[in-house]
Amino acid sequence: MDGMCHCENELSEIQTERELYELSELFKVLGDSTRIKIIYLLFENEMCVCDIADELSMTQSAISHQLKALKLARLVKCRRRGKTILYTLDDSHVTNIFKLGLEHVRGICE
Amino acid sequence: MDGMCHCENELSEIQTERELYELSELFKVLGDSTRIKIIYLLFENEMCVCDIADELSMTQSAISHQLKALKLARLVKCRRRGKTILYTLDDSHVTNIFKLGLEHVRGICE
DNA sequence: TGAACATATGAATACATATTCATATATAAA
DNA sequence: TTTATATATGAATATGTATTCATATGTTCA
Repeated sequence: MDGMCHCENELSEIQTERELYELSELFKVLGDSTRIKIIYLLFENEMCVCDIADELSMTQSAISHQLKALKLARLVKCRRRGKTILYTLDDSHVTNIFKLGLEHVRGICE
Repeated sequence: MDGMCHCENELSEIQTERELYELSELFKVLGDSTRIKIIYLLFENEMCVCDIADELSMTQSAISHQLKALKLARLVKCRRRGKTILYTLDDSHVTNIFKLGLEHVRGICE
């Protein structure tokens, strides 16, 4: 064992329609440019809502709504520090899915 | 070299906003339960439009529209055989992204 | 307690999109 | 060529959703 994740999900193991539905819901959350930008920002830093809003030149409310969607999908998590709430990525899947998506978009590794 | 893909996409390499936008567009295409079901069917077989429609109990037109979206995103490709047109998955990224998404949905490998 | 600041949230609106319907295109067989 | 079959497609509709606006909640500090 080397500490890395070695889950082997065979696609044949998929049983339920529900599982496919939840998969599509996950990608739906990733399928918005504002949320993708937020995730990208969080790769680099733990950030509070207003800093994300500033960085993306969007309102605090819009960002807060999107963070809620990301949190519901367990893509980000948050902790309070005083008045501000700091957001980070939730787990490593986010990074890996993001990277694989990039490979596809860039059309490399065919 | 062992024939596997070893692309190392460092996230810091992302330069353009355009790249992030295209990434979100990719996930948007994956973020629909009909299209996810189509992709799932294509893991197992090369299939024609009407068979996919039958399998999902949907109209030929609806499936054709969704296949067009999948094709535009280079997630599926097709070839003609007589009157029918057979669809398959385009590249291996689809499988890997799908698997990683499943891991996340299942909440394992944390 | 009250003021200031940070974030969350419900409702409304504006925009995007999945499906349907009708029809066009393309191939094969008679 | 005509008919039958398979797929694609444009327009319309119905549904979903991102953002905005107004406001509520929660925290800190005076």
